[in-house]
This record gives sequence, structure tokens and C-alpha cells, in this order.
Amino acid sequence: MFAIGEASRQSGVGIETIRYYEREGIVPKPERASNNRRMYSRQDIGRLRFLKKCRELGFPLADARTLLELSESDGDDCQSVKDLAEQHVLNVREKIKELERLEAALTELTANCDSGNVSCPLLSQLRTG
Amino acid sequence: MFAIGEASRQSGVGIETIRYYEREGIVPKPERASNNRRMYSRQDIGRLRFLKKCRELGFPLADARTLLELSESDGDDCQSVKDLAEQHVLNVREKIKELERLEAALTELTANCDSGNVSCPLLSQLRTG
DNA sequence: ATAGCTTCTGTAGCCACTACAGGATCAAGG
DNA sequence: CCTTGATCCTGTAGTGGCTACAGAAGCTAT
Repeated sequence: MFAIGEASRQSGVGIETIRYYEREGIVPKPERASNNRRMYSRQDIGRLRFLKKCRELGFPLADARTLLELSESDGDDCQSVKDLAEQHVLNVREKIKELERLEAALTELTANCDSGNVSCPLLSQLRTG
Repeated sequence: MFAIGEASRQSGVGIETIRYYEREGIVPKPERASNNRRMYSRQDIGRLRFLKKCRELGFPLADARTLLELSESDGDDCQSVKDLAEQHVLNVREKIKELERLEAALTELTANCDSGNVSCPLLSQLRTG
């Protein structure tokens, strides 16, 4: 059994975030030592690592929670997992498109911006466009 | 002079958001009619439209505020505008890269997910990877 | 005994809104 | 004149996902 700092180090999840996940009911409450300190089992730390990876893949926390539950239920429900992941990938692609649109617009707008300009073309575009 | 609903319609900025911008000091406090209702001039509405366009270009609100100030100061400081915009475009490109990384990872992880699977490969990757 | 590290609880801040609640006022129709 | 419904007002709380304290207690090493 490990203290919260050790669990944080082993899982890569910050201490405050671990307590936050506990408050939110995303991970079960860990055991407490006689001095009231949280004590984490290897399985607890595995859950944190699982959540960490979900978050790194950009899943919303609610999805991460669902995935964790699916992972711990009897027999992996691969279809539900796939549905979640595919919806997420669609969202990611949407965001990419949106950002590429932004990038193109910004690039075009800044192209004519030069330090010597009396009237800034970007500002005038923002004012009138 | 226009009431807040009309200002919202003309600028595309939501009513609650207009009041929020006022609270945050991003736009000056508008005049009030005798019945205490906010009254917006064409210039006020122009400011809101300006902010709206900045936000649509993905500028953080703090940047939008700065751009508005630059826009209203004597002589457009094109260099400052350009610096802001170029930094923003760099951030956008970073985000795009990050999302593309996510997309590739997710696509690979879901590729082997099929509804008939007994053990979900995505889950097992999250558990062990 | 002391110093410094870790942990505890509880609360507030971040960003940029958004959504109420509960009340006042206005414009139009009967 | 009265009602109905739209609009407006202030103030507060919620969103997501943490992050940063404050102030106290306990642990470990010297």
C-alpha cells in the first residue's frame, strides 16, 4: 500500500487531481491508515494510470470514467468502447478542421501586416469585415 | 441608441455575454436610459462586433481586449497586432499537431475493436500500455 | 528539539461564458 | 384599464478539469 504522493508518482496523476477524482466519485475511496492518510493498492494505482491514459487520449473525464467502469465490468463490452472512441475521434477531427480554418484565416490576415504600416490591415479587417 | 437585445442581434454577441464583458471591463459601461436600461450607441455595437470577430478567430478574450484597445488608440500599432496574431497562430498550429497525434493514436487503437471481440483491445491497451 | 517534508480538509481561482431566480418594466391587444 | 408576453434588471451558481492556496497535523531525520 502506498501513500498518495507515491500513487501520484507511479500513476502520473497529480495529488490534487487524485483527491479530485475521489471527490467526484471517479475512483473509489481508498483505504485510510490509522493516521487518516489515504493508502492506495496496486489496483488503485492501476485505475489512476488508466484514467491518465484516457485523458492523454483526449477523452472527456466522463468518458474516462465510463471506460474505467467498462474495463472493470464482466467481459469487456467492446462495442460500447468502440462507440465511445469513434465518437471521440469524430470530435477530434471536427476540432482539427476548425483549427485549420482558423489558421488559414489568421495567416491570410497577418500576411499584409508589416511593421511600417500606417494603418494595420488586420485591425481594419476586424473593424469592418 | 439601442437596447441590449438589439445590440446583441446586431453584434452577434449574446446578451449575457455583453453584460459579462461590461462586468469584466472589456467594453465601457454603456449609457443608461431613465428606466435604468442599458443603451448602446453604434460605436458600442461596433466594439462588440470587433470582439466577436476576435473570438471567432480564436483569440483569447484577453487578447481580444488588447486588440480592441490597440484599435482605438492613436495610430494602429501594427507591430503589436502582428506579434499577438503570430503568437496566436503558433498556438493554433501546436493544437492542431496535438490533435492530429491524438487522432492517429485513437484510429490505431480502435482499428482492432470489433463487436465480436471477447477482450477489447482498446481497453487492454489502456490497462497495460 | 528542530527542520523540512508530506498529508489532511476546505475553499477559491482559472476561462469564457451560460443559465437560472426573482423581480421590474414595456408594448400591444382587447 | 387590464392583461399578456417580451424584454430587461441584479445577483448568483454552474460548466470542465483541474490547480493553488491556507492553515493544521503528522512523519522522518538530524
